Amino acid sequence: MKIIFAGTPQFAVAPLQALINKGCDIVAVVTREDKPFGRKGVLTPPPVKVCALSHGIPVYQFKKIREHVEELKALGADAMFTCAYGQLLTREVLESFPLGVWNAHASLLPKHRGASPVQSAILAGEEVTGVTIMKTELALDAGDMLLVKRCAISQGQTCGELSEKLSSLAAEALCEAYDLIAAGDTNLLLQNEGAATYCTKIKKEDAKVHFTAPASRVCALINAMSPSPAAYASFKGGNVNFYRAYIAEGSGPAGTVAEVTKKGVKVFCGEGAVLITEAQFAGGKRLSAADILNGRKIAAGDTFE
RNA sequence: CGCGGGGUAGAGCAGCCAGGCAGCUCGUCGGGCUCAUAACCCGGAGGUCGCAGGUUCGAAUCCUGCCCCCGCAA
Repeated sequence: MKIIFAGTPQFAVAPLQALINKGCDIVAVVTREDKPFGRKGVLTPPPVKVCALSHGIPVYQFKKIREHVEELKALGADAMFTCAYGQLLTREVLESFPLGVWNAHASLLPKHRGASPVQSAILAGEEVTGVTIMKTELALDAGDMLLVKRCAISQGQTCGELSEKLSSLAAEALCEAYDLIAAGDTNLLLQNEGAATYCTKIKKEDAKVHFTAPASRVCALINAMSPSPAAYASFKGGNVNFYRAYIAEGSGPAGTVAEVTKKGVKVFCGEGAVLITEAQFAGGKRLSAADILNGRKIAAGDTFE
């Protein structure tokens, strides 16, 4: 079975690598265009492109994939596998492959359909999430499901860490899916439309911490936004980014620092408190709780807004 | 030339504005106390103050150029 792999960010690299290692016949990789990145605006290729090129696989970077249907068809693939590709597909694209288009989505569908499923699952306070392989339909992440792999979300686990885990799960899942599809053994399960939830792309503004919210919510926000775009709060005229938090005991005025120890910075919330264990000040590097304590960056009684 | 913060002992920082002995917390090493400890007490080691030049009797500090790191914005 010949396939095309479409994906863009780091999350899609492990899946691509796994399919390559498995010996799948990948005739082409489709990914987004290089984008300027960082302070200097250096044009940077997507991680998937780098991986594909290092294995000598032809790479296509369509500005709009729907305008390149003929090129896709000409590649002669039986199916297309997508994983965090970043563009919506049209009917013409879906109909370009005899065995269809299959997507790996980082949630337990029908929950958390959309652009930021991993963040969304942590934000929602889920204890379990996973990866779903589904046949792509025109509606967003609504296709019938081929297989699911689950994974627990632990206390204090950040989006970055969870993404890594889900990325390797997606790799396993796509490999299994490859075999099933090649064998024509595709028993699909319909999604329960009534239970569907959606998430949108995350903006920096969404990552602002409001300590007046309950501790569980503050904690989920901090971990969900870590490492990017990073939850933040205003502090002494500047902003501070937070990268990891746990629920803590205690109550007091929301936004006020209860204590600073080598274990973390304890901040009161609207309800309960959170223990923040990693933070970064504007212009500085990311610091552990012990370093924050040593440098006396934050003291008991300080307030965040 | 998008805006801004920063580079001082292994780590995190203060000192710079207003030039005059290199300082704080942690770690580390040695000793002591303790049933015991991430606790406490005593002592020690560890610095081209990012690089280069300039001003000065004297520069971490003031001036000029360069390198590197980071936050925001894209």
